Amino acid sequence: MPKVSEEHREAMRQRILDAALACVARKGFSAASMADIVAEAGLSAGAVYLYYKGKEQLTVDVGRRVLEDRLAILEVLGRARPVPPPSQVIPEMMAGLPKTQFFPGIALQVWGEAVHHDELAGVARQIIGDVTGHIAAYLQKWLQSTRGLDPDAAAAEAARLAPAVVGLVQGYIVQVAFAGGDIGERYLESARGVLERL
Amino acid sequence: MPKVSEEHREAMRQRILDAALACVARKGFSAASMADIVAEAGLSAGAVYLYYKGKEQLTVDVGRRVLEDRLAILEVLGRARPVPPPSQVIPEMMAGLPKTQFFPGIALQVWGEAVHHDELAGVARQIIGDVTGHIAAYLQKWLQSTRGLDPDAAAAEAARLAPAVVGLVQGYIVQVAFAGGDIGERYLESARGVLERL
DNA sequence: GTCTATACTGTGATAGAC
DNA sequence: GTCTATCACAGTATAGAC
Repeated sequence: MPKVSEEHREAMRQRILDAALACVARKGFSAASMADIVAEAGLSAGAVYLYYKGKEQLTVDVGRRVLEDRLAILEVLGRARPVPPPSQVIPEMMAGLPKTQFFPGIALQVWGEAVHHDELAGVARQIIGDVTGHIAAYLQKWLQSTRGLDPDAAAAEAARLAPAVVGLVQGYIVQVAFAGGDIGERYLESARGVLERL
Repeated sequence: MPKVSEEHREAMRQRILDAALACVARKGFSAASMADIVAEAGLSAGAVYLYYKGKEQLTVDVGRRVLEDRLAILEVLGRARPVPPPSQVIPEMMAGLPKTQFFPGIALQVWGEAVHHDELAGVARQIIGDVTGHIAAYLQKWLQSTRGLDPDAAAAEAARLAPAVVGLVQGYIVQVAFAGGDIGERYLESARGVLERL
């Protein structure tokens, strides 16, 4: 088994994917041409096709990566003891979002693309489900520790609240993408206001 | 002044815009070709250019219309007396959204397009601001009537809470677009859970 | 004055010759 | 691995039919 070749292959795919991500972030999915990507990657036209079958595959991988990156910030949840309240941990999580590459404009673009792209839509559905599940798990812990609910009751209440909490995060993404700048802090403060009553 | 011509002109623009909306909803902004739109409208290529200067102008108009349609549902707010609580009126408003044409997938696509389209981004910003303002005005009324806050205090609190409430609605749009079906009711119930503590 | 049919021009993705 | 030709198709303009 040709080891070098395999590593090289993976490295090249990464490099191409990075380039594609940058181009899409700058110009959008359809306006980003293979020529742009190729130039950004510092390769020549034909080379790309050795590693990616075509633009379609590249599109899906870019979308998948953007969406999956969102999962990374979920680590914040449930780390600290005692379990911190949602009004602290959720805004913290949102504040961490824009730090990741090219966020949040690109996430909106991926959503838009996914609407008419079945494979991406599947990925989006799955990620949203994952995020909701993680948030629900955190909420359950919090409800148990601060309200003394028994596990079942806490789980039920957590499952009820989780989708809206995720929605709050999605709203943040939308608003930051357009209003930018000062809205970020205003929104976080607003989210705190809503969450601290939970 | 040729009256017929003017009416005709407006009717044709509507017809073309409807066709474009349908095509965009089906295939997305970039995949919807002028040929598609022309066919959907039952016209021939050249005719369109008598009414729309080009695809760019059509794109902007489609986006503007989709986003402006969102304003219509704000009527629910402030209709009833006594002022109903957010946990009732906000979900009611969200439930009304999917009834409007092609919603919500197309809204997501417009957002995605607007990210790299300055004029559309401006429209999006403005609509979000409008919606936030209306929600804040409603919240102020509600806070005054149920908490006996003085107008200034109520206005401040309303302004603080409004962005997150709008975010809740945007989250609904995202989740319904992908998960579809049953998520709608679950989300509304979830939003009620969050809002009823306000 | 409106619309149809069709032709023009640029650009993009891709494949195949170096 | 690169460079360049090909081929399809998009947006647009125009020439004439009703």
